[in-house]
Amino acid sequence: MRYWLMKSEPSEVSIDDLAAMPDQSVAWYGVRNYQARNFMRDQMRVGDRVFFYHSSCEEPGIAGLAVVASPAYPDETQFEKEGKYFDPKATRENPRWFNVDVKFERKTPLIGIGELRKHPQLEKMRILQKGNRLSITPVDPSEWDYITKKFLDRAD
DNA sequence: GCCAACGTTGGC
DNA sequence: GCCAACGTTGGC
Repeated sequence: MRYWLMKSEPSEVSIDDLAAMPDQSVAWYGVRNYQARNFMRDQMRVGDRVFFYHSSCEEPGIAGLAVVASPAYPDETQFEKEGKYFDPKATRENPRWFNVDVKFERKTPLIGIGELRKHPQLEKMRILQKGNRLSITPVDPSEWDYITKKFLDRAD
């Protein structure tokens, strides 16, 4: 099992939005970066654990826990001609973009990026590196353990 | 709103 | 295949 951090803009889909979804689950549509796509398509497995991260907002940080709930399948939004995620080069026969489903587990107290930065144990996290823009990043098991124990007051 | 970092595009 | 130009991301 692997651990991941997935960024979402709360104005698009917040942790509360996820919790309110039917089945508390949502397709992680709209990823248009090859590295992030490859993580979903090639490495994610059902049951992998996810930090749900709020980005581009007033309080960026980890807002909840989630779980990978499906294998990767073609991202429907690449075929929606009027949508902002439309990709004219993608076809049903040869889709370019993939997504998994992500399912809500629990909210967490918001763990802000500033708080994460205070901990030398976490300094290697991709999310904290200068210039990092990747919306999906692997999380080291030791980092997952540290964060869940330190901030969530129990092993998760 | 600023701007550094980074990915993509396209002319050559 | 190089690389300048451009667009986007995302914290501040």
